[in-house]
Amino acid sequence: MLTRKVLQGRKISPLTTGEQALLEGTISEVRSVAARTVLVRKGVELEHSTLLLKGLLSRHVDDRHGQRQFVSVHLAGDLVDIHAYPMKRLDHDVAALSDADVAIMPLTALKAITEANPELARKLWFASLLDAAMHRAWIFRLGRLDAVGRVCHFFAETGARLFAIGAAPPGRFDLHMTQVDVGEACGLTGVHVSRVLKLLREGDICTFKDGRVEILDYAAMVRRGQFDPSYLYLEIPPDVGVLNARSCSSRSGPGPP
Amino acid sequence: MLTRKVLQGRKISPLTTGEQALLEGTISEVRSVAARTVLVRKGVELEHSTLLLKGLLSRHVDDRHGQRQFVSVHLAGDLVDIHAYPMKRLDHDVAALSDADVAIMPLTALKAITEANPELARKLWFASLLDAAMHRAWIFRLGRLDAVGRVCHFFAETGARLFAIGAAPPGRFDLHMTQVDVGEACGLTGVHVSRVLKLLREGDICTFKDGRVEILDYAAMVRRGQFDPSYLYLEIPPDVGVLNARSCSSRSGPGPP
DNA sequence: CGAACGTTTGAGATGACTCAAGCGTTGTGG
DNA sequence: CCACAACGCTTGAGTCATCTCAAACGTTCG
Repeated sequence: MLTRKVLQGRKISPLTTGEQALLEGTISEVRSVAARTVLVRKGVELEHSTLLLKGLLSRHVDDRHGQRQFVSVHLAGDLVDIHAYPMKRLDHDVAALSDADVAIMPLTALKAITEANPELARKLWFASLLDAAMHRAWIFRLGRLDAVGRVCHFFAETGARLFAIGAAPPGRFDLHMTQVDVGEACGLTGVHVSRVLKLLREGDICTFKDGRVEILDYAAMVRRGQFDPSYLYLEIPPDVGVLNARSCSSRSGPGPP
Repeated sequence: MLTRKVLQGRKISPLTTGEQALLEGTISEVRSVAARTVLVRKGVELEHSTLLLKGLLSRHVDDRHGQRQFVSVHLAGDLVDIHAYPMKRLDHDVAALSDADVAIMPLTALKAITEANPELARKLWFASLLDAAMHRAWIFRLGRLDAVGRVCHFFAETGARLFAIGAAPPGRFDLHMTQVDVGEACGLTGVHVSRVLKLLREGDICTFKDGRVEILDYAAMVRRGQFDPSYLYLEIPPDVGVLNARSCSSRSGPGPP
């Protein structure tokens, strides 16, 4: 069932099997894309939305000098650009971070099933609101956390999401990103990400090697990144208690300190 | 007509008068609130959404030390927390920046009219997606612009939105915020905002005094803030040409430079 | 008149950036 | 099969943007 992971693990509105079938019925094509492929370019008119089946996708905006800022990272089960349906054009690019499988859902088909089924429409709306909630968490991350806090917050969020869809145990997950990618998510240079990771390694908080994150001290990571997962609406948030706790000085201040 | 400004000036989906009437019919109460009042507190279960009729509202998250990060600023005509309808709880606070009038829309009434009217539901969804698009612009602002760029981007965005709802001519608008508030929107300290405003003043780009923004050189402001209004889906974007252009060095780099 | 508030300015500290060099792995073509 | 290019990561040295702390000023308001 290709739509199995849609909204999986979230507190509200799991899709019924009927709704999954409806959504799955809109899929016109399943496509495999190679890492670093651009799937959607900003401003181009779209005729379909995308459901990510496998792999890692990013959404990012480019600044005038070609530097990228990620505005989100998508995992299996994410309706990557469901907002293409009401919006028609995206204000950002979508690209594959790893090799990925995506399902194509024509907007006409989406229109048909949502008009016939207000409850499903409400759930898709909900999914897009989860996206907005994550955006707000990213704003907080960039506006109020220092470099170490940003990386902790990003890893904690991503780990919790992977856990929710059953793609990883708590405290360990694959993230096929380079340090430069992490920098583009956290508003940092690749060089500085390297230094941050060194600090996290030496503080026995977490490691990041070959795209694999190992969280050694989840409590410290949560505190350092001021991570409060309530915005993810998870059914079962990963428990702080499952990993050994250890205190860690907190750090934050006005402005990206 | 209390709902007159909802989605006003946007490229897609103006509300029909019938839809305006439907939406207006959900309003159970109009309330005046004083500046600095908190309207909604994070995590509290809600039974209604809010439509802002007059004034300025902020949504913000607090960090552990009580410092605030704005995640958005709302103007007249904004459905401030329409996502309360599918989401039930907010992940942030809502507060009045100025004296304001708000209309209360019970979720039960919203549920009734959206279930009976898929097209209206789609437009409310669209409104929430505009919010998400602004969130992405804020992520870009915080992640990729320096202090001057952030303030320029924030002023340019807010000016364009006020222009869209007919609340201000291009290049001049009231913004009842203090410098500290601007800092909380832009991830800066109040002290540094003061210095940034001095630079903008001395560069003849814009002034900000007693909550009034005067844009002297819109082209410079747009360039400095790398502001591209397409994400706002405005029917008529404020024209760069209406104000005298002047070149201005651009500034951006990886990380919040 | 004094308190509160928002703003301005200065001086010094510091976090993150830039530039640069070097290292290890991987992949590729001669 | 080796050599070399490409890539990602690490580390160092020096710079710069923004922060913190502090003091002072003007307005507003009680």
